[in-house]
Amino acid sequence: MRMSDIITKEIIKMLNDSEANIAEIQRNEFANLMGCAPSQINYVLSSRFTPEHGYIIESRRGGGGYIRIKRVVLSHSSALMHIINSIGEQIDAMSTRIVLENCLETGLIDEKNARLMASALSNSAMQCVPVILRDSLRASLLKQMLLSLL
Amino acid sequence: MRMSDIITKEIIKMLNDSEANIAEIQRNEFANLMGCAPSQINYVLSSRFTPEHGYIIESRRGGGGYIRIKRVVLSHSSALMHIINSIGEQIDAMSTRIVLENCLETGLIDEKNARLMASALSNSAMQCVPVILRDSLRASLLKQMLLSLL
DNA sequence: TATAATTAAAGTCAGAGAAAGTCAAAAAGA
DNA sequence: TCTTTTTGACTTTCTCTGACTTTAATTATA
Repeated sequence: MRMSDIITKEIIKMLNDSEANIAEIQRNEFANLMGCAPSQINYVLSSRFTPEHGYIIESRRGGGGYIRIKRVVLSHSSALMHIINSIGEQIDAMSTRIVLENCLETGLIDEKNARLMASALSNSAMQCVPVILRDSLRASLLKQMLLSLL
Repeated sequence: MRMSDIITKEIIKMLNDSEANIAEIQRNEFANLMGCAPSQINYVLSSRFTPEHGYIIESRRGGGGYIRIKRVVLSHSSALMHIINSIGEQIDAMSTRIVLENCLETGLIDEKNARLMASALSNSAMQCVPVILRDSLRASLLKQMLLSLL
């Protein structure tokens, strides 16, 4: 079995053992335990514990630093995933509004969140970005934000 | 736990115990109590009790000297406006994290919103935008989103 | 009393050390 | 071949300390 897979399994075991679906490690110590280079931990995290996979990573450098891996628990998420998957590489302002209204109606987000997201997705917030990039950016932002709700 | 975090907690405890949101210490005595070098107190104050974090520091040297830490309590919207105004034309990912953490600590946003905003402000959500534009975009998005909370 | 010396604080800063992040190149698999 | 994995050298961020500086109060002295 590959090192990456061993590390992945170990992290998932830690997550399963945790009440709160959180695994906290110290990179060097953990790498040592696993018998690999510290940077391989980064590789595993960035290839298998991404937001798309349903994980959130937090970390801190310096003395007493750490890496925290959170597993997102899916609940009303299949509807969200459906919406996320239906968003392509680009989306215009009009369609964005429809998506948000839809999420609002189905109770996936509340009004406050809708307003927050709409403000980030507005053309006025993207004024510094060339027009030609905006629909791609909007799609990316919208998907990332919806993912964070999972 | 890091020494800095222990000291931070102790100061916050003193602030909470105080009616007037003021904690007054004598540096050497306090450092001795905490078991650290006196200059570490300065480090903690300058890294975690800055005006950006919502604190004001006063001090006096010489015999009978002291350090006074005041916690500033602002109304919701004026605190938000203050933060929005403090954000320039550009902001990097690191400073963004501090702003969000600060908003979270002071109860201006909840964890869900913080995650939502963080996901939109992450470099990964901006991958389609040239690196050189990202800090401007981030500043613009952050300000728009905070404005939507007013 | 006015000034000088002493003592008692807090402030500054650079450097060492601890930890995570990045990236390109080599190695291994498919 | 082409993609994924693995590594290690280098970078960045954060923490902690100690030597030195500055300021204020107190005490001694002219």
